[in-house]
Parts: sequence; C-alpha cells; structure tokens
Amino acid sequence: MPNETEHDPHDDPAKALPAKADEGKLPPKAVVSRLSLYLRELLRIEHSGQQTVSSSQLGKLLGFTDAQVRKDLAYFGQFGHPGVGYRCEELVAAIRKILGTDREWVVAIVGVGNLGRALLGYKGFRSQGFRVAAAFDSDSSKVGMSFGGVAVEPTTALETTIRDRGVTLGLIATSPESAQEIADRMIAAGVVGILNFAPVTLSLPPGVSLVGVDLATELEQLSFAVANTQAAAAREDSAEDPLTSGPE
Amino acid sequence: MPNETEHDPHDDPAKALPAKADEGKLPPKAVVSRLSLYLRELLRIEHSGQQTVSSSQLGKLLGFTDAQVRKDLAYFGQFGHPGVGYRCEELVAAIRKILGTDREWVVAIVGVGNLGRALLGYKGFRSQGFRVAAAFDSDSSKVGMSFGGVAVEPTTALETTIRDRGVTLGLIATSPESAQEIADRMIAAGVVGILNFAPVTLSLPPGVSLVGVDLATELEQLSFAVANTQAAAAREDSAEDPLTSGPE
DNA sequence: GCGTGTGAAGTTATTCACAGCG
DNA sequence: CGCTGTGAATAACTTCACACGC
Repeated sequence: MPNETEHDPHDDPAKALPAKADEGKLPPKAVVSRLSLYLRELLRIEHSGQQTVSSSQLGKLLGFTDAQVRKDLAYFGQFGHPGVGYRCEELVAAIRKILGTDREWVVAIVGVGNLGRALLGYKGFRSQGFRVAAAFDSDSSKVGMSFGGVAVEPTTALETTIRDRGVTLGLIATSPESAQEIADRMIAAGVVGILNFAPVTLSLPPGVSLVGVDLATELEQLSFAVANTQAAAAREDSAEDPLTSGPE
Repeated sequence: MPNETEHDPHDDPAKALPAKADEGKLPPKAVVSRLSLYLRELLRIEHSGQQTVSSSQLGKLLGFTDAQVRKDLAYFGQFGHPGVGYRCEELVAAIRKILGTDREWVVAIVGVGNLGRALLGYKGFRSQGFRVAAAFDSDSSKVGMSFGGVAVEPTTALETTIRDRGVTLGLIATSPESAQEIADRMIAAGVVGILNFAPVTLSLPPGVSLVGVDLATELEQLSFAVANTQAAAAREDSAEDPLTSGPE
C-alpha cells in the first residue's frame, strides 16, 4: 500500500508506458491469456458505440468476476477511472501495448495444406497487428500459387526470404515429422517466436518463445468436459445407481 | 476460457474416509490439459517401440517436472509400477478413459471456409476417437461438395442431420456473426459440447461444455511472450540464467 | 451513488522430500 | 537400487472487502 513515491494524479495514457508495475515482478501467465479476451470484447463494445465499460460488465460478458478483471488490468498499471469505468479506446491501446501488438509483427507460414491455407486467409491476423509476409511448402505443385494474397515459395527459400522480409514470427502448419526441422531453420534465420500447429512437442533454444495449438488436444479437452458434466448430472439425482457401468 | 464445466456449489459431506474409487472427486482443471499432452507423447513413445516410460522421461520430453507428471496421473488412480515406470499401452488406455476418448464421438462442423475445410481434412481427429459425420455451410455453392469424405449440407438441414446421425459435439468455424445462432441451434438439436473457432464469446446454457480457440488470440500470446523474453534479455545481459522460458 | 485499486483471506496448483515397493 | 505415490511446504492464483476518487 505505501507506494506513493510518485503520486501523480495526472495520467497521460496515450504516450507513457505504465511504469507502475514493479520492475522485478514477472508476468503472471494466466492473466495474459485473459488480456486477449478483454481486448477482443473491448473492440466489439467500442464498435457498438459504447465509450466506456465497467469491470463488472466486461467480466459478465466473458464469465469472469469483476474483481478478476480489475486485478488483471491493475497488474499492468492504472487504466480505470473511478466512478466511470474504463474508457474503451484508452484500454484497447493499453492492452495492445502490453501484448506487444501495438507494433506490426511480420509472420511466415510453413505448410500450405488445409490448415496453412486457412491461416493464410484468416483476416483476424492483419487487424491485430500481424502481417503474413511469406508462405512456404515443400510440395512443388503448390509453389507459385497464391492464397490470401501471399505467394507460396519453396521451402528451400525459407532462410533467405525470412531474412529479406524481416520475419520474426513463424507459424508451423506442416506434418509433425518435419515440424522440428522447420522450427530449427526458422530460428536460425532469425525467427524469435513460433506458433506450432503440428501435433508434436518442439524443443527450442532459450530466448525463443513457443505457443502450441493442437486441434485433437482441444477436442479431447471438450470430450473430458462433456463426459464430466454428464457424469455430474447423472450423480445429481440418483442416490443409488444400480446400473452404473463399473469403472474398473 | 469463459465457460467450462461449471461446478455445482455443493458441499461434499463425505471426506474423512479415503474413498478409493476415483469417481467422486472434483475435476482438477489444469491437469486435464496436460493429460492430452501425455497421451500424445505416449503414443509417439509407444510407436517407437519403447514399452515403458518413467515420469522423469515423460516430464523432460514435455518440459514438466517428474513430480508434476506423477501427481497428475496419480490424481486419477494408480497407473505406475514402482521401479519400472508406466507401461505405455496401459497408460494410454487409462488416459483415454479419463478423457472420454475411449469411445467414439460423433462431431459436426459448421462453416466450410478455409478453416472448416482444414478441420474436415484433419486426420488427427479420427485416430483420437472423433468421427466427423456432417458438415454444413450456408453458401449454396459449397453445398454438395465433399471434403475429407464428408458431404457439405445446407445449414437448414442442421437440426435433422444432427439428430439423425447422433452428433454430440459441434465445431463452429463460421463467421463471428453467426456463431451464436449456430451454437443455439446445435444445442437445441442435441449437441452437448462445442469447440468454437469463431472469435467471439458464446453464451451457452448450463450442461453444455465449451472450448474456444481463437487464432488471433494465440498469436497475441506469442507476441507477449516474445516481447517479454526480449525485454528480459535486454534487462539482464550479464546474469547467467540457465532456466529461461521453458518449452510450451 | 458508482466503480476502481488493493491488501487480506481464501483457494488452487506446483514443488519438495521421503516412505515403500518391485 | 530405481521409481512411484503422497503428505507437507511452497507458490500461484482468485475472491473478498473496503478505502478512496469521481
């Protein structure tokens, strides 16, 4: 509580980074995943003409408590206005700055199968600060084709193109067999973050960030959730259940 | 994730006696997401001919500690063999049972754009117990086409087809504008779980499970991770830190 | 009044450390 | 021995509750 070394009632959000958060504190992982959701919801709210939003409204929209929303945001600085709430435009800018999407990221996609084409055509990337600047595939019949305005190049051109265009993030939509090799090559060419869709665990050198999305895994999570809620619902009413399929 | 399996605020009266049966305990949320990764890795290990695996090996492969692996697995029962480790085949079967993928789930995909086609062609689903039995699109030019062996039907047929084929899980790959309506209709037709790829927050009735995947959100997580590790690297240039950001 | 920011309390998840078994 | 399962200790996260500014 005694953090009034700098008691500045004036905050100019459009320029300075909120230096309020302790320098030594590391970023709580769970918070960041919600930040993206806040941002998505804020853009929708803003688009609907609403100028300001309260933590409880934002929370209700996403299924979180109001306290959660405030804690999450307060972790990075003071963005709210007591009695008013959060000004959408201001908060959008603040979250973008935190997430690092206030600048443009140049990304490359490797693997132009079904999934790769889906990524190439995904409009949500551009609007959030990600520009797809290159696509690669080892299948020569795909080379030269264009998807979403991006021409497919042979994988042999990976290194030079990544360097030439200043690609910093790589999306891997290849087969699991080639994913690790592609990751290694992209990193060697200067990529510092990888979004991996191949269903395999990649091992990367320190300093390179990794986010993995496995479609089968997501469905398994859903399977578990469904099986579990149904089991809970069945348990709800029956004190004795003679026909329960033996778990063992 | 806004909505997962919500837990009934019911007090558990019996807690003193060690209920040996694994059924009856609360669902630990974070554990389940790792279960899928264990499964994926186990299948690879098994495929390579290895019969047994230790918690430390499995952990090292995925970037977890050995204790984490053991705790996760022990939560659902006793699958290990002291001095030996875990027998792959045995553990695979056990995890499948926990996740609910030991039976077949019938799934439908709505929205046959780039992403929907990618999902239709994804081979990883079938091998993990998910059978894509139907696909819908409101674009009449796509109706009648076939992707991955599944014929595209008009969205008007959604209710009858879902009922006829016993679809229980729905994948939404539509525009964000129609996602909520599609979800409502699928649920009314009997779907009990939804995997949502549309970048919008869905509100679902209790009893229906939801998993959401937002591609832009995933990239934002990566952006944050990269910006953060770079900032950390710049801050501490001279300090030697062997435990930098772990994999995944 | 409304609505934020934040310590304190409460809850959940992870790591430690070691008993026990093949 | 090696390796699991698990209580105890630790850390991370979430909710509560309330002071304070608008």
